[in-house]
Amino acid sequence: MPSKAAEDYLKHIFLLHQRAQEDLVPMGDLAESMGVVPGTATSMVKKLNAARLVNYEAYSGVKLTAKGRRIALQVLRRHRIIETLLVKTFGLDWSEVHDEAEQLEHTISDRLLERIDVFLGHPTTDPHGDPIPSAQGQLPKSSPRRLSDCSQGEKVTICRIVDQDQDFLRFIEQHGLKPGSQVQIDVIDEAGDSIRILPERKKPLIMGSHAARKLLVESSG
Amino acid sequence: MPSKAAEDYLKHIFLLHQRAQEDLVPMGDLAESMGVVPGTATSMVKKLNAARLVNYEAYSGVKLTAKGRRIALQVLRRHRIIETLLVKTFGLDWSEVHDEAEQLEHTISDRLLERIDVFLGHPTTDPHGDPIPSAQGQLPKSSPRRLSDCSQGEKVTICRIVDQDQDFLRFIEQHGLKPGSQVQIDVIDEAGDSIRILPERKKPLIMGSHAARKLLVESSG
DNA sequence: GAAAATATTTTGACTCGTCAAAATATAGAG
DNA sequence: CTCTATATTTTGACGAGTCAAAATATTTTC
Repeated sequence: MPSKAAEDYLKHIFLLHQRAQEDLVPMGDLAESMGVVPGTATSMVKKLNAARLVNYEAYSGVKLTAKGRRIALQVLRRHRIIETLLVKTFGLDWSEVHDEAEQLEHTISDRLLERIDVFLGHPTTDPHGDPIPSAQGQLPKSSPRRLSDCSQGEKVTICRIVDQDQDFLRFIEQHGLKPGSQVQIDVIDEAGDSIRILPERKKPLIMGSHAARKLLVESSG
Repeated sequence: MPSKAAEDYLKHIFLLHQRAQEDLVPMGDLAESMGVVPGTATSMVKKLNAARLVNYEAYSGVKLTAKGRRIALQVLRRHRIIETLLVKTFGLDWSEVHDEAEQLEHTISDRLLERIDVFLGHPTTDPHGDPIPSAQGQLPKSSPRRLSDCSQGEKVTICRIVDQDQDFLRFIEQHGLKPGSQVQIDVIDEAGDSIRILPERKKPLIMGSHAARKLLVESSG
């Protein structure tokens, strides 16, 4: 039974690995993601390594073992089901549920979680569009692209926001964007490092390419 | 901001005080209720005392300050609203939600709690029949008696089960009893220290007077 | 009212997760 | 290939909450 903190490290390692496509997650990235000082990450990872939840190579990085991955996916499942509950059932705003879910994901029992899952009708994605792993730890596959990789004129559907930063979420939301929103790529300004998009029935907006990397999209129709 | 543990101590002090009707709660009772060794309770209570959440007299006991009481009632509110949610909305059994709520009561934000309260339609009692303090910390008054204090032949309605012990709750439930159940006092056996009651449409059951003290009732009709 | 039983507090130690800062390893620039 | 910059690990410390066991206070019993 890993502690809450251990669960959290496993989850962060999983997500960083997924985002970066690198085999090993560097300690620095993990520490930053966890909001701790690097030394703290090292000492925790050494414990996880001793518990055979990760494979850790000093000075190169860390990756999950099969067992660690299983736990990470369970935590992710909790997190995303809880977020769905908070938004769908209790009407909280999808841009503000992350921190709450972060806490609850380590508190709710398996028994209750499955009841909530039933109550929600076995949702497959959370309010950010992120896929919910199954109870058996299967992660539905999808192949979205970054908004920043799209070409001018393309019409796409936003499917995920790959960032939990409050300010960014608020920015996105204030422009009426959410998973499912259709947008057209209006102008790509290479020199200005920005992209202009046209949401349906909303004002056009311009964002930097760095921000555009955080929006995952699929071709619409 | 008291820690989770501190909140828990305050809640236990409140409940013990309420049940025992004594001015001061003895350290031993508190330690037992919290499931810790007596020395642990002492050291925690000293911290609470320093934070002016309790008044602590060495070797005699502890009681809540106004501030401590306010927090205790908030925690109790959380606890009971959460229990109500788990039973009413997610269909968990009312005899098994206590431990889960015990965890969640320290995890859920005020914001979410109020949303849940609205979702549930501002309930005034939890599934055990315990009153839910208002958001302002007002505890609805009621004047129930103990089942053990009733007289033979009386017809009463169970309104509260004053005990969170798993086995006792299961025992009660297996006989089809819950808050709202009507029962008639069949036989009071002074010598045998037991009481025999007749639930509606159920088999009669016999319980010791000690158990009967844990059931609070009101005269029916 | 003294001795025995019980309750409470004190002391010292432990685990967990953390930080600050020193030590060390690796990567990059010239 | 060496020197500097950056990343990582080590070390020593801390606060929270706990326990075990010794010390002390209170209550009960005779």
